[in-house]
Amino acid sequence: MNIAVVVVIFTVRNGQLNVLLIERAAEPCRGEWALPGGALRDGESIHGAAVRKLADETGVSDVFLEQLYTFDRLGAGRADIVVAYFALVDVERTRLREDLEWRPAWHPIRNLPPLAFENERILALAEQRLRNKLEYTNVVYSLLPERFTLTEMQGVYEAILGEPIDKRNFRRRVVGLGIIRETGQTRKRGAHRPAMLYEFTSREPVTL
Amino acid sequence: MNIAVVVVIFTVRNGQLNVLLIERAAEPCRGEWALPGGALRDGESIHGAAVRKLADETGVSDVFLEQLYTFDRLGAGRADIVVAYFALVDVERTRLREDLEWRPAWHPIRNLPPLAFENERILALAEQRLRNKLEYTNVVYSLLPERFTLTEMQGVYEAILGEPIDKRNFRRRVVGLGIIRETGQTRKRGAHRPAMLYEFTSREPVTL
DNA sequence: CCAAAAGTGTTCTGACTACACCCATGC
DNA sequence: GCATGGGTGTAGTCAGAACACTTTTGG
Repeated sequence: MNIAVVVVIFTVRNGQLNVLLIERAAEPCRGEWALPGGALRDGESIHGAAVRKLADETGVSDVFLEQLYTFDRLGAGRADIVVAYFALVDVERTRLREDLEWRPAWHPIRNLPPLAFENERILALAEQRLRNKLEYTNVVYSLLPERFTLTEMQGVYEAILGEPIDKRNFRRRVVGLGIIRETGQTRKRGAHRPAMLYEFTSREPVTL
Repeated sequence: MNIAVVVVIFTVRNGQLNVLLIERAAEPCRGEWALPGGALRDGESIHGAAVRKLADETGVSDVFLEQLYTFDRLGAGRADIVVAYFALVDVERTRLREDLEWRPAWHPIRNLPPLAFENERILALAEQRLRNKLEYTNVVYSLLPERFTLTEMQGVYEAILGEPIDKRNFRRRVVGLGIIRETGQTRKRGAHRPAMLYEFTSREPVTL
C-alpha cells in the first residue's frame, strides 16, 4: 500500500484567497499543476510529513496545520491513499522555492489552472472547512502578522468568505469574543488617519 | 505500508450512548476490547471497507457513516495507518454476530472496559464529533426508527449530550427547523395518552 | 480642500432560555 | 383515582443584522 500526504496551503494575497500549487516537471501529469505533497519517508509520521512538506515549500513551520481528510483512488495518482492536510500562512513570512524543476506559485482560488489527480476535490473540501473554521475558531491568527489593523483582519475574512462585512459589526464581534486585543500602538500608512494595531490573545488554535 | 479501517458504531440503548466493541480472541491484546476494524482487502476502497465492517458487525448498511480521522502509530497495532469512520445505528435494527471467537457487544460510553490500540483516542474524537453534528445536522435520523415520538427523539439527544433538555424548547426547535414532520398517526403505549408519531423529512444527512 | 481609510451607536428582529400546568389513558 | 407520559404558551434576554456620518491625515 502506497501512502502520500498533500498539503493545501492557503494565504490571503491582494485581497484574495490563494493556494500554493506546484507545476509538475515529471510524469505523470507533467506540466499540470498540483498540490504539494509526496510519499511518506521511512519512519515518518503522517503529521510529520505534512510539517516537512509545508516547511519545504514555504519556509514556515509555526502555523496552523490540521488534517483535512483521507482520500483514496485519486485520479491516476501513484498513491492509493492520500492524507490531505491544510495550512494557513501569512504570505509575508513565506519564501517560495525558486526551483526550475518544481515551480511553486500562489494561485487565486477563484481562478485555478487545471489540476492533476482530482486535486479540485481536495481544494473544495479545504475551502469549505476553512470557511467554517473562520466562524467558530481563531484560525485567522495564522494568516496575519503579529500586529495588524482591524481593517486588515476584516479584509482576510472578506477574502475568504467572498462577501463584504459591516465594519462595526465585525469589530464588535471579534473584540467581544476576545480573540484579539489592542496593543496600544498605532500605525500610519499614507494619507490616512493612524490605525490602532491589534494582536491575537492566543496564537494557538482555539475553539470559541 | 499497512492500512486498516476501524468503525466507531454508536447507538442509543436504555437512554445511554453505546458503542460496539469486540473482544479480541487473537494476539496481540487478546482478551482486551477494541473497535471493529481490519485491513483493507485487495482492490477495496477505504469507504468500502468501512461499509463492509459495519455490515459484518451489525447487519445494517443504509445508515449514517462518515470518515472521522486518520491516525498513525496507534499503540502496538499492526497497521501503520488507521482510517477511522463513525456510524450511527438504530439498535433495534441491528443483529450482532454470535461469534465465540470475536464477541461483539454494546458498551455504554460512560463505562468502558480497557481498550486495545489506544482506541480511547478514537472514541473521544468520535463522541465529540457526534455531539457537534447533533447540533447542526439531522444525523439523529440514523439512530431512530422510521416513526417515533418526540419524547423518544428527545431521549436520544439527552443521552448523547448527557444533560436534560426542556421539552417545549426541544419541540419548537426540531419542528421549526423542519427536520421532522408529523405522520398523522399516533401510538398508544401502556397507560398513557397516545403520542403523535413523527418521521424525518430527509433520511440523508443534511446540514441545517 | 480633497481623497482615503479609521472610527463610532442605535434599532430591530429572531433565536434561545427558563419555567408550570392540564390532558388522555390503563390499571 | 392515580400514576404515567403527552402536550402546550409566554416573557425575558442576547446576539446578529442593518444602517451613515465624522475624523484624521498627506498630498
